[in-house]
Amino acid sequence: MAGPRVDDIYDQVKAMAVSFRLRPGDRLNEVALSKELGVSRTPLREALNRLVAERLFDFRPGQGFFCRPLDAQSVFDLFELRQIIETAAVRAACAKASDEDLQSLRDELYATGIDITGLTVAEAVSRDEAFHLAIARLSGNAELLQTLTRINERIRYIRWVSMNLDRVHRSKDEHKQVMQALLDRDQDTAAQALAAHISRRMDQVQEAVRQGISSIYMEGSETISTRIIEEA
Amino acid sequence: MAGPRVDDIYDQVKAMAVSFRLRPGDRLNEVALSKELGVSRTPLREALNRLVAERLFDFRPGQGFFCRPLDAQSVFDLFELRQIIETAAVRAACAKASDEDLQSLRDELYATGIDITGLTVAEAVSRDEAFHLAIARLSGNAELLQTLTRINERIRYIRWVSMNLDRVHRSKDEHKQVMQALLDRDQDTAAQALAAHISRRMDQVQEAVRQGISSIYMEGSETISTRIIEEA
DNA sequence: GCACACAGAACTGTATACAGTTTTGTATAT
DNA sequence: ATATACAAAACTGTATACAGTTCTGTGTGC
Repeated sequence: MAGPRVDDIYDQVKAMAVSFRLRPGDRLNEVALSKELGVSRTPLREALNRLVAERLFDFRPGQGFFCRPLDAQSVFDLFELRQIIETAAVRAACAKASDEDLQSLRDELYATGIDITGLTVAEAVSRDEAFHLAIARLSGNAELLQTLTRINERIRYIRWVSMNLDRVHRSKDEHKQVMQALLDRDQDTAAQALAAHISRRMDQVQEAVRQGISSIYMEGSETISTRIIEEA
Repeated sequence: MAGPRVDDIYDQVKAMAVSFRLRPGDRLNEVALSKELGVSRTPLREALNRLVAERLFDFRPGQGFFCRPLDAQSVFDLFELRQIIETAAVRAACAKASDEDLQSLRDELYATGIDITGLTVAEAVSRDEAFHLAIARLSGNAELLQTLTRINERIRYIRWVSMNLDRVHRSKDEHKQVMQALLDRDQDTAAQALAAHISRRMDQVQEAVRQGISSIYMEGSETISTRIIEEA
C-alpha cells in the first residue's frame, strides 16, 4: 500500500504555498501541518526541503520553514527572467518546431484559449500559462521548459491578484499575434510580440505590487474563483 | 551545539555529485553514505530531497536516490539555456552596472583570470565560472544569477573533462573581448562575443560527449587535478 | 546450460521518541 | 507602565526502530 507519499505531500504543500493558503513570511508548524495532511513530520520535512530548493520556502536553522515572501524586487526579477527565457523559446520554436506541432498549438489556442468570459481568474491564468508553456515546449529544450515552469509557480499568485485588480484582458489579441508570427516562422516578430506582451503584464503586476503586497495577500483566495464577466 | 547539519550535508553531497565521485546512474546507499558522513539517514534524506529538486539526483519511489546521469541532450539543453541567460545578463550589465563595478570586474579579470598556466583544470574552470557569474551578478537580477549558478553546477564536471581533452584555452582573449565591450557599454558586441564564446565551448563539449559520456565518467576525478601546461 | 522460483539479506519509507533550542507567558522589580 | 528574569510550553533536529518492499543469490526443474 505504502504509496510514494513524499511526492503527494510535495504536491499538496506546493499547492498551498502557490495559492498562499500558507501566508508569506509565516513560520509553518510542522506538527500541525503533518496532522492536517495525515502523515508524520519525516516525509513532510523531506517535501519541504524540496520546496526550499525551489525557493518556495525559506529555511532558517533552529527556527524551521517559512513561506517565502515575494518582495517587489523578486517579482520584477522573475518577470524579467521569464521574458528572457520566453523570448528565446519562441525564437527556437520558430526555427525548430514541426508544422504539425504549430498547427495543433494554433488549434488549441483557438479552441480553448480565446474566450475567457465566464472563467474564473484561476482558470484564465491557467490557460494563459498553458499557452506560454506550450511555446516553451516547442523550443525543444527540456531544461528551458522546466525552468519556466518553476518561475511560473512562483509568480502565479501575483498574477491571480493582478488579473483581479485590472480587468482588461487583452491577452487574446496578443496571443493571436504571437501565434501568427510562429506560423510564419518569423522569429523577430514573434519575439517582439511576446516580449511586449510580457512587458505589459509586468507593468500591470508592478502596479499591483505598488498598491502594497501585504494588502494583496489579504485579498485571500476567494478572489481566485471570481468569474470574469467583461472582456476587452 | 547541534549545528545546522542539513546545510552541511547538502553541501557535501552536492560536492560529491558535482564531481561525480558518486557515479551517474548508480543508486546511492543511504546507510553507507550516512555512516561516511557521520549522520543519520533522516537529515541525509532531507539534503537529498533538495538535490532532487535541483535535478542533481533522481528519486524513484521504492528504490531510492540515483545520481542523475547527464545525457547528450541534457548537456546541449543546459548549454543552450546558459547561452540564453548569459547573453541577456551581459546586456543588462551593459545597461545597468555601475562604473565602479565594471572597473573592479576588469581589475579582477586581469589580476587572476588571464594566465591559467600552472593551474589545475578544476581551478581554471572555477575562474572561468567566476567571470561569467560576475557578469550575471552585474545584471542586477538575483533570480537570473541563481538560475545560472544551478546550471553551472550541473555542467561543471563535463567542462572539467572536456577541458582536459582539448588543451586549447582561448578563453583569455574571449573574456577580454567581452570585458572591453562591457566597459564600452556596447550591448550588441558584448552579447555577440559572449554568445560566440559559449558556442565554442559548447562545440568542444559536444565533441567530448560524442566520444562517449560513459568513457568520460571513467576518466575519474584524478584528471581534475592535472595541471595545465600549454596555453594558446 | 538456462529459466524460474524461493528464501534470505539488504534497503527504503515512515513513525516515533527524545534531546536541545527557541518562544511564550508570567511574575517581579524599577 | 515598562523592562527584565525566569519558568513552562512548544517546536525543531536527529537518531532509531520497524514495517514493507526490492534486490540477490542459490537451488531446482527443464
